[in-house]
Amino acid sequence: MLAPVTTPRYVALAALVRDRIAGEQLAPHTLLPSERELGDAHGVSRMTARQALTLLEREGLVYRRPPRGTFVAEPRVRFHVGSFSEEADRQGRRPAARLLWAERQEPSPDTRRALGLAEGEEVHAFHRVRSMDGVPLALETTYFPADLTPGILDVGVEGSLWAVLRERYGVDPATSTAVLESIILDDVSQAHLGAGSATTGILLTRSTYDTAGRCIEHARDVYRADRASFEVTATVAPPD
Amino acid sequence: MLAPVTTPRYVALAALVRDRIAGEQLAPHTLLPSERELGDAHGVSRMTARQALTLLEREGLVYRRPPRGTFVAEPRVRFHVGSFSEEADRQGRRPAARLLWAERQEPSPDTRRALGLAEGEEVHAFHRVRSMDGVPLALETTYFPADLTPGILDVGVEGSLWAVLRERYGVDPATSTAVLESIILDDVSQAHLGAGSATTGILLTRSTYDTAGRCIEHARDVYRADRASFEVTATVAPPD
DNA sequence: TGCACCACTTGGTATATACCAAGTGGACCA
DNA sequence: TGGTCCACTTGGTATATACCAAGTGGTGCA
Repeated sequence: MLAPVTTPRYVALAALVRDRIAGEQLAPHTLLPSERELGDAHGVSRMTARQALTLLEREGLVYRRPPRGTFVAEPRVRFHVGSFSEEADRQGRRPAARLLWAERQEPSPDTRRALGLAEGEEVHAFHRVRSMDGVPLALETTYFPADLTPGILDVGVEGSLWAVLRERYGVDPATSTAVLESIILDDVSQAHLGAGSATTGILLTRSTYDTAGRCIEHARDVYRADRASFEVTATVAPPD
Repeated sequence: MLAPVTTPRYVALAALVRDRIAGEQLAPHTLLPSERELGDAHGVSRMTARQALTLLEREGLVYRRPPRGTFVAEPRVRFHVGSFSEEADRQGRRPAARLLWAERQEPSPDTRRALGLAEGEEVHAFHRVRSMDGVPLALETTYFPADLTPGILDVGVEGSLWAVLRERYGVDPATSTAVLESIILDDVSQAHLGAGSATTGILLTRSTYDTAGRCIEHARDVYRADRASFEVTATVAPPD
C-alpha cells in the first residue's frame, strides 16, 4: 500500500539496518550479514530481508557483490529531482523540516520571471532546513505565487509543501525542471547544515509546473554535496 | 545473476512490454494489464510479472496507482544529460575531444554489471578530454561492449561516439540514466582540465540503453564543477 | 611446498500461495 | 431516482521453497 497503517516489515528492517550502519559507524565496504542470516535474525523470510536490503541498495546505502555479499556503501543520499518529502517517503526515511522563516514578499526579478508573475504580484516564501532521519541535508527556499496560495503561511510546514498544494489548493505538480550546479557553501549555510568549512554544496534551482503548464513553485535548494547525489532518467532525443 | 547467460524472464517480459508501449504508441495514462493477467498471458508467475513492471517503473516508463492498476507514464520531455557532442550542438558550440587512450580491456565488476556482460566478455574503453569552444570541460571514460562494437578503436574519436554507434553499428541510444554527485578532483584530473588545486568536480555516472533495453554504453564523466551545470526535466509522479 | 579441485556460501531468479487495504462499479434498497 | 453498500479487482506485503552461477577457502593430492 502507498500509505500503510502499519509499517511494512521490510521498511522497519531497512530502518534498523540503516540505524545500525549509522550508529555503529560501520565503515564503507564493511560486509553486512547475508540475506539469509538477516532474515533469521529478525524472524522474517529471506525474501523480506532481501527486500529491505534492496531498499537500502536503491538509496545507495549498500551495494551487492555476488557471490560475496552485501556491503556498506560510501555515504550519500540519492535524490530524484522533485519533492524532498516524497523522495524521502519513497526511500522509507523520515523527512523533516525546520522553518527558519516564512513571509509574504516582493519577488526578485529571477523569481518573478520563473513564476511568470506580473509586476506587483507577490509571493509567499519559505526558508527551511530539510533533514532525513535527523540529519540535515538541504537548505530550501521555496516561492509560491501569493494569489495561488492564500493563507499558506499559516499552515504547518513540518512536512510536504506539495501535499499542502494538492490538498488545500487543488494544485497538482506535474513536471519539474531543475538546474544542478556545484557551489561553495557560505558560513550561514555551513552552520545550518552542520558542515565543516570549505564544504561544497549542490545548488538545485527548481521550477515546478502543473498539468496546465503553469509554474506553481520556484525553489532554490542547497544540498550538502558530500551527502547527496541525484539520479536522472531521461529519454534520448532522436538524432536530427 | 550478475552476468546471466540467459536473459532473465522478467527482463525479457519488461522489454516486451516496453516495446508494446512504444510500438502501439500507447498514450500516457493508458491502463496496462494487471500483474496477474500479465503473468498468465506470458506463462510466468505473478511475482515475475511484477518484477518486470517494477523494472519499467524504475525506468519511469510506467507508474502504479493501487488499487487501480499500472499505467503508462508521461514521456520525458527534454534531455540535457547525455551526449556531450549533441548537447554542444544543441547550444551551437564547438565540441571537441582529445583522445588520451583507447583500448580493449577486461571490464571492472561495476562496468560489467552496468553493461550486463558475462564473465570473460570484454569492453572497448575510451578516455578523452572534452572541450567546448576550446575550453576543457570534462574528462570522459566510456565503455562499450566489445562484441557490439568491433573495430571501434580504429575510428576517429574527435566527435560523437553516439554518432558512430548509430551510423556504424546501427545501435540507437534510447534512454539514459545518470547519477550526479560532487567530488574532489585528483591531481591528474586537475591537470587535464586546467583547473587549480582543490577544485571540485561533478561526477556523472551514466548508462545508456537502446530501444530493446540493452545497455550499450557505460560512462564516467568528470566535469569541472565551476564550468558545468546540468538541466533536468522530470515528470512528477501523479498524486496518490 | 604448491597447486588443483571441490564444498559451501552468496546474491539472483522464479514459483506458488496467502492475506491486506483501498478504489470501482454495479446491485439493491429506500 | 438517488444513494448506500458490498463484491471484486488491484497492487503491496510476506512466506516458503527451489535452483543457479560464481567467488572463497580449505582440503588433499602430487
